Amino acid sequence: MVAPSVVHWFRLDLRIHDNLALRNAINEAENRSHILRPIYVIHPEAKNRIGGNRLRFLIQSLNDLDANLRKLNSRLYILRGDASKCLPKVFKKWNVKYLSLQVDIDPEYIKQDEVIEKYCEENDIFVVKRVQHTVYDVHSVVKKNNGSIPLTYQKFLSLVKDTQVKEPIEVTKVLSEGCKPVDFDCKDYDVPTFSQLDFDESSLLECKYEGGETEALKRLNVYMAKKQWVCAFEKPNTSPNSIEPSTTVLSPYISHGCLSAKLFYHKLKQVESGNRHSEPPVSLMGQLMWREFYYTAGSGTENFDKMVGNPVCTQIPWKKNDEYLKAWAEGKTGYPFVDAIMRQLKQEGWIHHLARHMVACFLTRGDLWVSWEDGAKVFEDLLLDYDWSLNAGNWMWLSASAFFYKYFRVYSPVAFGKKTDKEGLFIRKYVPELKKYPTEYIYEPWKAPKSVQTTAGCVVGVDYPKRIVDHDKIHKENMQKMSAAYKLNKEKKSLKRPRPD
DNA sequence: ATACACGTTGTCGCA
DNA sequence: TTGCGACAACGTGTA
Repeated sequence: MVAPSVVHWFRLDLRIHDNLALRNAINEAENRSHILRPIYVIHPEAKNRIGGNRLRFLIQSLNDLDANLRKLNSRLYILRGDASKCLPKVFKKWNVKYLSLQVDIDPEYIKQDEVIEKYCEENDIFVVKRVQHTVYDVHSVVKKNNGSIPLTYQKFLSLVKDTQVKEPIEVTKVLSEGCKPVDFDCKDYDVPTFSQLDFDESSLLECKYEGGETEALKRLNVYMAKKQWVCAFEKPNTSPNSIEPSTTVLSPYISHGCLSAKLFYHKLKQVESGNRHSEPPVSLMGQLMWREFYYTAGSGTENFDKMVGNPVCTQIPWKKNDEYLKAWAEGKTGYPFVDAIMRQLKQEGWIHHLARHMVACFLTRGDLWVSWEDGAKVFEDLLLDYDWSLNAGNWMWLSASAFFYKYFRVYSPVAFGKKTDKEGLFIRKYVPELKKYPTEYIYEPWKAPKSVQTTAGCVVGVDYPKRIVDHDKIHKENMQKMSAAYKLNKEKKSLKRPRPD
């Protein structure tokens, strides 16, 4: 008979600190002298399901997690396969009695959880789930709002105003030898290398943001030490096109769970305490609350990542256009600011929030009239900080499909970037073919006389694409389409909910 | 009951 | 240079 085991299943909680579910598993193993197996399941198709930069970030995070677990006399056991199929097998093989995991709300995880929990119930495995990916228990926020999701940020804030946020916990206990299995040193469970995943690492550029808890805490501490900067932080006043990020870039660490949102919350409270500071929605705390807002909305809404069947999403007749979508995704729209942002995204896996506004508006209601769902899929592939709720929620916001309705506020691909980068340095970096353009034409190269284009070594239509649409004209037409869609939507709503007499 | 103010982050033209 | 209103708006809280 194999000795009984306790499993902690890591998913979007790739950290030791403030990981209650992990601590529960450790305590259970210690108290009952069971074997402890912290696991992570990699799908064999991982490299086809997530973009290269994010795969690299994930592998780095797993390696760091393994190293941190080893400091506690444990390790990470990597399993390969489809979780709902491979977990029952290893649970049997390892004689698992106890499973701990974090509550995740991405439907992919929810679906897996149902299968696993059913198996556990039938096989007498005790399951412990902990809310620790968000500051608040988003399900109880919805309950507090009588079962419906808050549709405005202010409403959300009022719902959580009086909720106490528990202090983050530390996990420092070093495990007894008795909790290690005989196959502790088995290489089969090691974090895979890129080649083991059939992934060609040389296709990636230099790594700008290294994954892992260690790096996350380092970055958190660097920014929290700048007290004045934190207290003065106002998101709308940060630049989307600075050469180095004007914001913290903690998002990839929070989305992978390398950094606890709750720890970030308490660190911010500490820094703000006793000082005059900015407030939500624009403050750093406000940014964290936006995440909570979208998590709440995502957890309480059916088909949140789709337009059809999504009760909060205005139905808009977007047009399928793979040519437009491809040009946008590859940074070949002929609008240098848009292209620079999309190329930065592809190369580095992170772009500023306002840059996301610019390109999301451009793809959808602003210029190309392509569905936000198509854009969201591209972001899912390319963003290091991809997060199911935030991605869908922000795309709906920018396409004026939900939460935001002032669709006549259209970002200009020419004017918007100039506010914070007159010289176009950002464009020159990420669209190097335009590097030598005079400042006068850097945002609008098609306006440059032929002789100027030739001198700059980049002829529009030859060395750099002609602009895909005429923004000045098309955005007006699109506004009319938005207006028509809103009108239809309103009519449908009044039909569904007739006034009671 | 109904009206009204207000909301993270637009742009342009005009005074 | 800066400030303001117009431009195709909806959900929510308050009066």
